[in-house]
Amino acid sequence: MDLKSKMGLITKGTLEIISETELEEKLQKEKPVAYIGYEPSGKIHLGHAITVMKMINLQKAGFKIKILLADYHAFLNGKGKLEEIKNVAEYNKKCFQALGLSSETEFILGSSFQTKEEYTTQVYQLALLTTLVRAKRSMAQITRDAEDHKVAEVIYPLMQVVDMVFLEVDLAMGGMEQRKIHMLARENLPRVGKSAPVCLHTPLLHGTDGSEKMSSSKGNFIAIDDSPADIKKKMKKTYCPAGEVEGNPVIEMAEHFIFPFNKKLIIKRPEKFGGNMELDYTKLVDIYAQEKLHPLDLKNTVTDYLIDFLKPVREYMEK
RNA sequence: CCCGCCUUAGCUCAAUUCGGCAGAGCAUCGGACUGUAGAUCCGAGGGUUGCUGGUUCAAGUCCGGCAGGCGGGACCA
Repeated sequence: MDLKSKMGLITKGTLEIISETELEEKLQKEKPVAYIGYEPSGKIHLGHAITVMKMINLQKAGFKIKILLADYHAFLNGKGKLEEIKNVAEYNKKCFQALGLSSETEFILGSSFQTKEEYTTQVYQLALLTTLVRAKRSMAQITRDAEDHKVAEVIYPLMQVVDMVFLEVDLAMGGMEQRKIHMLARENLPRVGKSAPVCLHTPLLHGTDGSEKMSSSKGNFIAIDDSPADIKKKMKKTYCPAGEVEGNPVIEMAEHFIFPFNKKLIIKRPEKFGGNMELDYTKLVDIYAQEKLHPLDLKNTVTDYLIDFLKPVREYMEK
């Protein structure tokens, strides 16, 4: 694969890359490393899936993929007992594999290295040059609790920065909520004599309730191993205002989970409402904004595609 | 370590001076209305009142102990 098509594969569907020229340099390396960290979570949902699919593309573009199962981070974020979190991490690993990451993907449990002396020393070094305000600000979209702040909250981003050093990362990936921590890494790693990774951010998927972010704690998600019946039920309840494209979760689902695999979306619609249609993405957005496509027809169609898209995942999980 | 205040539904808070069946708003769920959802209207579920011991016919309410939160004080060679 040449550089240009690699860049195309990586750029598609990402909101920002910091920076593209640095990324091109990294692509010259033999086997550059891309990493993403996930706090183990009771359910892996479509929001996670967007980033996993991006990782698969990076894999195709020649990156070695490291997935951090960030058990200590989840622990520091008040998600429960460490032992329980580790169990969830095992389940999550299977979910990520089910989404299609190749067998070369490396899964690393945070606690397997995050208590080493060299690690801790680096966390302390960063602690010395990071202000409280900056550390807290970087956690604004990540922390579980908006009040009742614990010291854990400011340790979290520092550890994440040191993770990049220990995992020898060339590229750090995440949703846009990771941006501030990533910028902290880019600013501070050079100050302790380490090189900072390229940062790549994907858009956040809105929740089924229309809120800013799909997240397991808010119950506004569709899990990758939900049954077809559950998917239908959840899609029925999903926020979907007519004519509104911006922040519309159903449109976003089509964008991220249908169009990357299908040139055209086939809308099945009763004759009395105008009959079937074939649309590409720009056409869909256009026609929906003009209210020439009813939300229910869109929903029904996207639901069917989604069930189909998640079928292999479901089957893998049942094994 | 000491002192004071606080802890009631998932969340924010009520609960007559002085003990008498624990309520509301938001959220959730369900119906109505829309060819979806939302909004709106109607309805429902939801509680070991932080834990524990006591006083009393009767304790969210009074007394003791413990835990957690908040604020202050003290310590600072």
